[in-house]
Amino acid sequence: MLRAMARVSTRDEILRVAAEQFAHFGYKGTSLQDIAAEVGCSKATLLYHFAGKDAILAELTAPAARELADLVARLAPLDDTAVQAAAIEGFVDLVLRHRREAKVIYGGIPQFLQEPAFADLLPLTDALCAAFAGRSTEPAACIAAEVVLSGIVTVVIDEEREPAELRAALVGVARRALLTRPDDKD
Amino acid sequence: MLRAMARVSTRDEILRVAAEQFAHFGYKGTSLQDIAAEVGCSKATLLYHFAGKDAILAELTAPAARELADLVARLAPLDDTAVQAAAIEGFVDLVLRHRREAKVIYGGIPQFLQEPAFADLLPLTDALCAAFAGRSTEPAACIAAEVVLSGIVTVVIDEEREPAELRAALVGVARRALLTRPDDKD
DNA sequence: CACTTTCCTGACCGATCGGCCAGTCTCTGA
DNA sequence: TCAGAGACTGGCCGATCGGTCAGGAAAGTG
Repeated sequence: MLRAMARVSTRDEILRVAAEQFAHFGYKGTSLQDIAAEVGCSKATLLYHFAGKDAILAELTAPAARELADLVARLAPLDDTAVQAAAIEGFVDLVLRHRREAKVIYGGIPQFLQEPAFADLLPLTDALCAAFAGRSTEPAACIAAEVVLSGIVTVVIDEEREPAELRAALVGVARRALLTRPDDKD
Repeated sequence: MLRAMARVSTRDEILRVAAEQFAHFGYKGTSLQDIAAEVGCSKATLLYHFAGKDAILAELTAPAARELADLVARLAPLDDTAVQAAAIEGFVDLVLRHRREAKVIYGGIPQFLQEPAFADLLPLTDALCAAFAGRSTEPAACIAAEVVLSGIVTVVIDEEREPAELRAALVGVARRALLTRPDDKD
């Protein structure tokens, strides 16, 4: 589709298109032929630049996964009251920065867990979920955290509103949903 | 896996197993062989009972889709203030009744939309989303509704807590998240 | 000019996909 | 007893999957 205009490399184009397709149709639902057709190159070209389909996925999700690990690490030293607000804003920003990748990662977790490349992703989302819950172990708080976490990721992919508005709305709904003390004020 | 014990018919077993697999690995990620192996029958048996893989999916999701249509119809005559609470409780109950099917339907919407069997599903979820938002057209309210809607469906599939506790937690987080007036009290 | 490297491709491979069909069971009613 | 119906299966089909390979076009480099 896109002629190589000497600006964007074919490799980057493959990653961009693959992110779109994976987010839209799922990892299994996207074939190498589909990606190649959209990029405008041969299927063999994909496998020249990448070791395989899973390598595309791995390289695609690496930056977002790294930022997620950074966020979780940054959240760790905070106390139980401050961690929730920091987690919300940090995660919303992270997801807005990597809309497609987030959808791919979160939507495919049950299947990707078996692969060692994504084995370290589950404890990260667990830690983030705990931060959302304010480190509470109450079932209600945990469930609320899971709802917000998955809801944000699922919604953000096909929202075409401007990021600022989207960010404000997401942070708002997350704050409200995770409010365990009814007497807190903004 | 399950010998036909004259109690459950092979046909029902196929539907049950297919629901599990589709919810876990996705529609594309589940092959007829996978389902047949788990059921303990031949792949040809699946195609004896059903016209094709898509027919299994259609029959699988039909009851939940019908109940969703019923819920939306029941919500229609309510006024803007009552519709939100009714939508929350009605949808949580619906999803708890059809955990796997809900995940299959909601998770596969972008891909299923092209098929006519699921074409009438999008307006239903849109209507439900509007009900969640209290029929408000404000972006923040719409986004919050989407987050709650998708979050509930995504979470409920792999939660093994007892339904009563889960229901209370889900209704609670939904109420909080969709609260547009900050001075409302429970 | 020749030589190397980079980028890319068509042709091909084995495996698996969804689906089809002829035929084999078992059970039932006349 | 036997004909028919329902349930089920092995074997096969064409298409598509992810992946391999030998080689060509283009661009430096000496």
